[in-house]
Amino acid sequence: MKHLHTFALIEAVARSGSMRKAAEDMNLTASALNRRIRGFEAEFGSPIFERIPGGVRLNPAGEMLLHHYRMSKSDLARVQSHVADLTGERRGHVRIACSQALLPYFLPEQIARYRAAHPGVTFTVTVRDRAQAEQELASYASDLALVFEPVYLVDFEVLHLIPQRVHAVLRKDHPLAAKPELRLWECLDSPSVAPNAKYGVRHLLDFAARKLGRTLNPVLETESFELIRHYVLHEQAIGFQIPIGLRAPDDGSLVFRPLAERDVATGSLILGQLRGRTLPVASARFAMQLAAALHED
Amino acid sequence: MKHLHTFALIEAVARSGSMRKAAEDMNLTASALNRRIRGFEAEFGSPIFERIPGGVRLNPAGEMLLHHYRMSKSDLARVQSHVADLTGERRGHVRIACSQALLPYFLPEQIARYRAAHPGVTFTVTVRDRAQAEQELASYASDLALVFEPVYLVDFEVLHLIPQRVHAVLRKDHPLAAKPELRLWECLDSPSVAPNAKYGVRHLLDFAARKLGRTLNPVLETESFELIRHYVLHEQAIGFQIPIGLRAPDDGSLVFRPLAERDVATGSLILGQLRGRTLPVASARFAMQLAAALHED
DNA sequence: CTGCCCGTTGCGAAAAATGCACCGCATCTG
DNA sequence: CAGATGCGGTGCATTTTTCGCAACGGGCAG
Repeated sequence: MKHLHTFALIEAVARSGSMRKAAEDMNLTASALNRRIRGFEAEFGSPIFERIPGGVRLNPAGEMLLHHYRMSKSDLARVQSHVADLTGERRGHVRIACSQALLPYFLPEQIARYRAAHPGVTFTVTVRDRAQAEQELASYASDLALVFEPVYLVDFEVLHLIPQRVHAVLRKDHPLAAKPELRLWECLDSPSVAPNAKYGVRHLLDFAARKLGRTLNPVLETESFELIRHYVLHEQAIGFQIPIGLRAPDDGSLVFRPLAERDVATGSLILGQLRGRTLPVASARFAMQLAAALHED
Repeated sequence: MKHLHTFALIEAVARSGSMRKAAEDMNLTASALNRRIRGFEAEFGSPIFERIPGGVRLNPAGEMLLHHYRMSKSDLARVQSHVADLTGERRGHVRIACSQALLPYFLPEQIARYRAAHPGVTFTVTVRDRAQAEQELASYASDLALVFEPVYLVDFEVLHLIPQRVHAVLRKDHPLAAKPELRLWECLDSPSVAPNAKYGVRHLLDFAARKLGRTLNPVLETESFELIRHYVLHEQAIGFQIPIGLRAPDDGSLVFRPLAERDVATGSLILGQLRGRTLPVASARFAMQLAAALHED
């Protein structure tokens, strides 16, 4: 939308902290950009950037204005999506922030399914830890978030919730693989491979271990869930993940065992949006599909 | 704000139902306006006007778009007002829709008081009956509504409420003027002067009369509360109003007597806004002042 | 100091918006 | 029935706005 272009420029300047850099990003000369900003400030009645040596920075007025812009833009997108919906074919774009656990199986299947029914809809998937995911929503950068054990629930509206128990990921010849359910203390005695503290699985494990007066000392700590799954094939160690991101390989080389519920609390995988926001049609429908799919699992 | 000018044009076209008329209103030629509309429709991806013989009319897409514009514009005004507030002196504009009863004494006093403290704030007062007042809020044409006995309470958020009993307005030599409180049946036997059915006072009276199996048959039915007050000076009749719009004249020519509570239900004078909306600073502060003043009465 | 990068400004060129005249069409009118 | 009227829409010259280029002054690091 052309009439919001000045705001888009403002956002670019705010992001890069420099008019010249922003001008380059937006395919403009610095002089033109500068004049647009100054012109807007004059019209708006107050500066929105504070000029600091080495660049510019948003002042409080600018922060509020930028928030207005994001809200306004997102609402316009909603209207457009709604209109496209009632003119017949469904088009639109769905932006979703999610945990890594959804990447290998769940999300690709769901997106493919939705696109099979509505080829006009496109997707953006951003991988974020649970704290970042909520900020994505708050800044209108994503429509939906699908995260395990969100942190701050302010401004976060739960659309659907399913419980997920923490599972151990083991090589099939691991001594503990024989048991149908593992106790936490058993795991603490073996070498472990765990995600870092930003992730919900780790948070639940740390919390549970502290209750036992023990700590989790992983031999490998990483941000990559994929690395965890592959590493346990090479060393006799225990990985930890949630079942939605796990599927037994054909060769049976890996097995998954739940941790006893009385040791480690069951976590929640939560589908949510920004509180009070009305989503574009495509996003709302996709959220409904996700909720239904989660319900089946 | 310049970037919303196209929307303002769209609104003008929607209002007048004709591009040529709207062009005149907005100081443009019809051709320029036409191109802006068509250009916007192309960019938006869908027509927003339906072309009918003799002019144009908004289609559903246009309705939604216009609603977005009004919301967006009002939110920008809120941001601007907020910024002006934090830069020091308070400026802004308060738009209020109210019942006639507030016009003679209450509102002018309150506005003057507020302006004495904040000379930078200006006001628009629109007189609306109780149904129209809520539509004013819904279309973002007013920030606040102060009405007696609102009709539909959806999307209407009550900020403050005070009870108001219906009062009879009598000339001092009226036979009923001697009594401290009047019964409804006494009034029905005298000639009466009443507002029409759009007003809350009349609604309460009609409802009460029906309970008695009687009807109110006013000799003069009008939209003007002022006319009612002045007419009873000329004919020995009973007028009906609420006390906030009444003040005994110095010469004692008029007296006001409440109707018995067991005959006519006590109505509510309600200060409200559009549900969920965050008002500009000036409007929010003025609403607080109004609420406090109502509380004292 | 020198070089560098920053925001900012003057000025001519390019682009966008506007005004004017006019078209085709439907409706109203005598 | 024909002419007049008022509507949305379009081609073209003109005006207004915006942009790109070059240059200026000011902080800052080496």
